[in-house]
Amino acid sequence: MHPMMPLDRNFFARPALEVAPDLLGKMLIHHSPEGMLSGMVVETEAYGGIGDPASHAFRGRRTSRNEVMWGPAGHAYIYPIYGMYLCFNVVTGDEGSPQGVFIRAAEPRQGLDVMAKARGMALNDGSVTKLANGPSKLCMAFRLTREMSGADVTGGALHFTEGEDVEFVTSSRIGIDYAGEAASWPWRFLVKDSRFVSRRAARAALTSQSTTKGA
DNA sequence: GTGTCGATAAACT
DNA sequence: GTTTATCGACACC
Repeated sequence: MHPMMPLDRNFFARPALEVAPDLLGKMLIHHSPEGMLSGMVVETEAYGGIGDPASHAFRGRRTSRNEVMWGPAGHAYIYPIYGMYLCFNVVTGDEGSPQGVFIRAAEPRQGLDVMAKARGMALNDGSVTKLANGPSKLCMAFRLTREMSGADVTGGALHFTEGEDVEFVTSSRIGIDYAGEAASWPWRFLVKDSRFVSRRAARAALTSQSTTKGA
């Protein structure tokens, strides 16, 4: 595939546990009204559908909020949380199998000035690592809105492209203590030694194992 | 560097 | 009425 072509639906139409690590090192691109924004994905989590207690679709739950997860892969699932923040996921798996990959952090590459403004931060050497080092920070920096939930991410203004080969580590998922044993499953993936991962992720990664991703 | 805590409202039961 | 796939401020080390 040409490096500038958006990752296609076949890329996303696989189990979330395969797509989540494969998205590490890929470029997230948003041609926003304020200009082109891009960054390299450095932290993801897999949400495995009806058998995953941490998933919104656990035991087949199907609501207006998570409806997009039940549709075809390669669409955005964006929803508000804690009354103030947004979470950005990409639907994976076959249609009717509500899986997804949660995008938790990115290394900003283009449009840093727009991102800093959107985050209410001054742009300097010290702030770049903080622009998108968390799920909701990433949504703010990349100018994602809840109206974009359901959007096709295989060809529109918001999409992914090929990026870099990276080494990654795994650890448990964050913020899902309600999910019991599943909270300890190693379904979070982080680019090894990245300074752009979320703070909580960096800590948990210390106890995880390193894996080399093939080219 | 670490840990605790409150904000805040949509979506859920 | 309760929960929540978070963040930033603050205290403390």
